[in-house]
Amino acid sequence: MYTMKELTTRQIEILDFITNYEWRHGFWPSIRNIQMEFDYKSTNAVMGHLRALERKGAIERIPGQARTFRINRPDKPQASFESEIPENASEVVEIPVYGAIAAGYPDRVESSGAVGKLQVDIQNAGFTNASRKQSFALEVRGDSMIDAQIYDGDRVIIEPREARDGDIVAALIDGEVTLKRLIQKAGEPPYLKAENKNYPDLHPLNN
Amino acid sequence: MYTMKELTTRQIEILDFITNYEWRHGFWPSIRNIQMEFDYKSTNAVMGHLRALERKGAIERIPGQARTFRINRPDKPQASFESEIPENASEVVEIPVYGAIAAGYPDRVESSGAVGKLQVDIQNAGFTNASRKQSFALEVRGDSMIDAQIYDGDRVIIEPREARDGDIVAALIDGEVTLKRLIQKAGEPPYLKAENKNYPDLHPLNN
DNA sequence: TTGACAAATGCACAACTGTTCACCTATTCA
DNA sequence: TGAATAGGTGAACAGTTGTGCATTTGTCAA
Repeated sequence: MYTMKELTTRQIEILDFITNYEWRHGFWPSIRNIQMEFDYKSTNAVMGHLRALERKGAIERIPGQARTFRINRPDKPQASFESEIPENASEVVEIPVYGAIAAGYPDRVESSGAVGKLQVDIQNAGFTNASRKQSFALEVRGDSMIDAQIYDGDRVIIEPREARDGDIVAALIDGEVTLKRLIQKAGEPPYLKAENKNYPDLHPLNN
Repeated sequence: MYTMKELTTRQIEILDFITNYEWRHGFWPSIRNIQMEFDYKSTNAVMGHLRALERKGAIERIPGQARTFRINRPDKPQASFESEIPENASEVVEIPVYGAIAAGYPDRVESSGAVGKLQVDIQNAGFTNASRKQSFALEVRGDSMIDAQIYDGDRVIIEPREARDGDIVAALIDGEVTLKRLIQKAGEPPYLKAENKNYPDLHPLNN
């Protein structure tokens, strides 16, 4: 339900089509793709709506680059999970509630004419927001992070970006993905610290 | 683990970058994006690899259109679930095993230099294949399809496309998504049939 | 009325981007 | 030895695509 109340009806239609197109095709539409869908005689009709959507924060784009959209959904972000996030987990946060990503469920269905012909938009389903373009869920195995209140079986959100000192990072060690805290002091080689007194720290031997 | 054995090392690297780029940015890379990543002096180096990947079925593209990729992963498709698919469900199939879509898990981690800086590729996770560009999971509520061996709580795969006579379709009725069988005989108005003797058929009043 | 804004037309331009042609170097294999 | 294939360079071309400018229409509120 796109009740983003700042948007006009036409802007919602455009936004719907974009997300729907991306889901159906696997890539974003060009402006002329949108133009054809709405039978516009000018690409500028689309441009106006895209500018409005961008101004209102509904979408983001890379200027000059083709088919590069980004959809901002203020609907159901991690707001409802905030209370569960431990303070000391910066890069990786605990999300016990996130079992909602289990099965995709549509929350918007767009009838397109005849009975039985429906296109269901998955964009708003919880796991889609979580998996794409930002972070993804990962189930924790082992107890090496128990001192950071992250326990076996917990699901964490991994956010891919440059890690800084003190961050909890997903590290690839001996072919397995494990969670460690990154210690990176200036002038010293970085190493990985296990948040469990029974586990040793990991210092890299080679680079 | 891209053990697609027909592919060369370089082709796997290209394929990895493409999927990784799409995941990080939300849209596909242009050929020159790929060129820059591998420090090619010519876009043709990329073209050759893309042609090879396309010839080997690893990717699909729309000729002439920008940033329009499609990745084919022969890794873990619905092969392992085949035995569970009932014969008489055409558009919608039962997938009790598909709880695997519950949490995303990475099966490929690409180290990019420094310790602690990792980019994890989610593309191969089960639910990604299921959710994007083809079908998505939906949990069944109600018992209106029990005569088609689809029960409450089952998860089904919805495949968006034109529905034909006899297909089981996801229908939007009174704001709710329900599963019905579409009956569409030539010369007669189509209607929806519930696969449960206790439920009435639905005939559309208006168009 | 006037101003602001959504919506749309029409046209042209320039950048982005896929693609092609010619040519080169290795390696593998019969 | 010769052919096939993977991998790459260099330059140029053409279609795709985003974008800007000028103009029009309609609605709504001050």
